[in-house]
This record gives sequence, C-alpha cells and structure tokens, in this order.
Amino acid sequence: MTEAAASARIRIAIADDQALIRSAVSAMVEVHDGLEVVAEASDGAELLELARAHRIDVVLMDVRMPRLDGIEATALLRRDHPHTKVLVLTTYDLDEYVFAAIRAGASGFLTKDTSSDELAEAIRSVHAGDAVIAPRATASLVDFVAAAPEPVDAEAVLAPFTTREREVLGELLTGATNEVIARRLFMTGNTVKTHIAAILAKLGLPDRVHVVIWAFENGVVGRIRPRGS
Amino acid sequence: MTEAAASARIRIAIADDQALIRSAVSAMVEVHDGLEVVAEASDGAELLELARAHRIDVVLMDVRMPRLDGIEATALLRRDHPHTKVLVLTTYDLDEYVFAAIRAGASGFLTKDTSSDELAEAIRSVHAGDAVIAPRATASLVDFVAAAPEPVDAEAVLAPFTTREREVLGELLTGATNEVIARRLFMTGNTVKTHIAAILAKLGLPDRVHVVIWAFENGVVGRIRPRGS
DNA sequence: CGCCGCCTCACCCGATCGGGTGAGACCTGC
DNA sequence: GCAGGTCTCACCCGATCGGGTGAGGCGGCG
Repeated sequence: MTEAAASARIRIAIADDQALIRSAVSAMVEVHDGLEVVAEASDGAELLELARAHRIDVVLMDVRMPRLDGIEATALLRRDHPHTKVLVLTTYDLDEYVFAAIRAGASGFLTKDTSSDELAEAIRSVHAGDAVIAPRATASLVDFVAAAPEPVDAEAVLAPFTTREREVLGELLTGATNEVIARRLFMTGNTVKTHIAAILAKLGLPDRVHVVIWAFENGVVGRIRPRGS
Repeated sequence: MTEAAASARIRIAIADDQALIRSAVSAMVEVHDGLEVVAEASDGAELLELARAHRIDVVLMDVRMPRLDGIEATALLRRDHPHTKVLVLTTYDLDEYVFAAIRAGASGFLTKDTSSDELAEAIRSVHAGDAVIAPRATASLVDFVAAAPEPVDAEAVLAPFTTREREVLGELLTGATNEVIARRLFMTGNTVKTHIAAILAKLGLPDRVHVVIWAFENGVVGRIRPRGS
C-alpha cells in the first residue's frame, strides 16, 4: 500500500459549489504523499473547462451543483476523458444517486464524512482501476445484483438447434414474418416453415409468440446475431 | 463509530478449512471491542450445524471448503437464518465468486489480506445491514450495473392504455391466443381482437409478436400482472 | 456403399390473426 | 341532456401461421 510514492503523483480535481467544502477536502487530500490537488471547480461546467486544460487523474465530484450537476458532468467528462476517474462525494447517500452516478461512469461513491485516510485510500483504489462504494450504498448494489436474473449461457440453451435453425430463430426474434425471414435468408416460405416447425418441436412450444417469450426469459436475445446487422 | 460498545456484542462465526487461518482471523477479530467469536467450523456443513446451536450475527466465510463450499453454505444458511449476515473472505478476489456470493446472499466480500481494523469495520457495517465489497471486486459490480439496461418506469410506457387494454396486454405477454385471453378475461374473441387492435394501433406495431418484443425491451414484462397468477 | 442428419422445397388444410365496419350499453363531465 | 370515452360484441375478409406429408440433394460416418 505504499506504491503511491513510487509512481507519479495522482493529480486530483475537486468540484463542489461550496468553497468551504473545497478547501476542507483539498486539505484532507494534500496531507497525503502522492496526492496532489491541481484544480478546483465550483460547478460541473467549470470542471469540464479545467479538464481540457489539465491532465486530471481523479475528480472528487459533488452531486448537487448549479449549471451542470455532478452526474451529468461525470457522463460528459468520462466521454471526453476516459482516463480520468470520478469519485462522487455526496452528503446524501441515496440509492438513486448511486445508480445514476455509476451509470454516468463514476468509479467511486462516498459520503463527505469519510475520514482523510479512507478518502486517500479510495482515491488510490479508483486511480488503480478499482472502485469504492460506501457500505450503505453498496447494500443497494448488492440487492440489485442479487435480484438480477441469473445469467444463462446461450450456447447451452441453443445446443439442440442446427445452424440454419439458429439463423431462422434470430430473424424470428426480430419479429419478422415467415415471408420476411425467407427473403432475408434466401429460402422459400415453405422452408422457413419447416425450420420453425423444427424449432417449435424442439422447444415444445405451440407458436412463435412463445418462442419470443422463451428467448427473452432465457437470455437468448442479443446473443444470437441476425446476420450482418 | 463507537456504537459497537454501546449495543450488544456482535456474535461471529468463522468457517475455513485451515485451522491456521481460523485462529489468525479469530485473533484479528477478538482484539476489537464488541466483537466476539462464538463458533468455528472447518467446512460449510459443520457451520450449518453450529448455526442451529448458536445465535450467530455474522459469519466470516471461506469460499473453498470440503463437503460444502462457502457459496452453497451461504445460500443454505441465509435461507434458514435470514438474520445472520455473511461476509465472504477469499484469497482469490475473482469476479465469478463475487457474483455467486452475492446471489447466494452474502453482504460482504473481502480478501484475506484485509487489515484487522478494516475487517472489524466491515463486520460492523455488515451487521448494521450495509454491505462491504473489496475495491477490486466492486469494480466488477460497477461494470455490471453500468452495463445493465436502464430501468424504465412501466407507468409511463403504459400510460396510453386503458384498464382493459392493460389486462389484455398482460395475457398477451403470457403467449395466450385470443381465444384463451377471451376465456380468462370473460369476454368474446371479438372483443379481444378489438382491444388488441387498439394496442397495436397505439404502439404502431404490426402484430402481437412485435408487442411481446416491445414489452420485454421496455421492461413492461413482470410489471404487468396477468390477474390472480 | 448405405444410412442418417441437415437443408431445401412443395402441396394441402384448418386455425388463428389482423383490418375494417358498425353498433349497443355504460359512465363521466360539460 | 348530450358528447365523448370505454367496454362490449358482431360479421366479413384476406393474410398469416402451424401441422402433416412427401421428396430430392448433399455430406459425413460406419
């Protein structure tokens, strides 16, 4: 955990609309070796400007800011500077913000009452490509993951089907009618019917609607590519 | 952060097949006020037995164990003792284990090189209903959440539909034919057709297959209850 | 070589679906 | 009371779908 001194110093920017918070956070960071505050912004728009001028490794981002809030600023920043990591600091550790922040590209999510040492450690983790989330918020993520549908390996589910049947299935899942599938796969409508009959038989389903439902519920959709598209 | 001494002591169990690890972890834990190791198990099966005899607040669980591994033990334990939290300790911080552990019901996931203080803090967080994940593994969770499809509020998508149309839609999404929908909703096939025609018109879609696809892609499925089921 | 699985296509048939039109009953709000 | 929306049902029609049967060509495998 002393690798920080060995590598180059981590360049940090702080974005918060309250000057008092900025200086407090800055002071918390600066006492640590290897951490250097190179820019301070009072809102998201200002931060984006500064990001163009400085090379920034990690941004300590407030959520509530005028003009451009922390979430949107994170999304824009990460789009233009993928190398720059974002660690969101908030007074509210509300679930909604966690998900929005992560979706925007944040790697960290902590409350502002985090200790100086923990903050420094979090900055190093984030800079190393890892992620740090406050325990309260992590619980939300855990619930989300636990509730997420179990991933299914498409290859196992698709095993019984022949090559051509998979292609027909792929078209079928786009909502194409037999005629459309025939044209797209260069066969006649009769042949399409034959393949679909085979698919229905293998799945033990009565019609194409059930096939679509089955495909979505078993994660087949998206894993089967409808040629060229 | 000193609330531990105020409330009752946290009762901890350790599950690991290596006696050396057990005693080392036990020693790390026992030095902290408010933490008490009340049971040690050398595999998952033994832990489950002990869990029936003791009231356990938090289990420090190894993944690799004979007879019953940490993941399955977590699932079984959490099923029978929902109050007992599980903090998984692993030498490998592999992504697969994180997801499996969380799915099994774990609230924490740390590597065994975690410091005594951090472990104690993690135990208190987990016991308080929060969650603690090692930064390396948290990065996997963050990627997962960022890649997950954006949640859609069903009410907004369903806004244009009347009550009866929603019910027909709900049945339609189960794969029911018009005749079946008619029987289930106590109307004639003709009426079902009328409602479906309205649905297709409002969505601008050509047939029921596209409706099913639309429903899955917009998160309508599961949020619309097909009456009674 | 012959068998077998896969892909291709054809024809027939009944069931289902979607489109169009019209209409009666009910309730709500102007 | 009357207009408008909703729910209900009816009839007709053409398109599509699914089931069944048969069959020819092609490639691999014993």
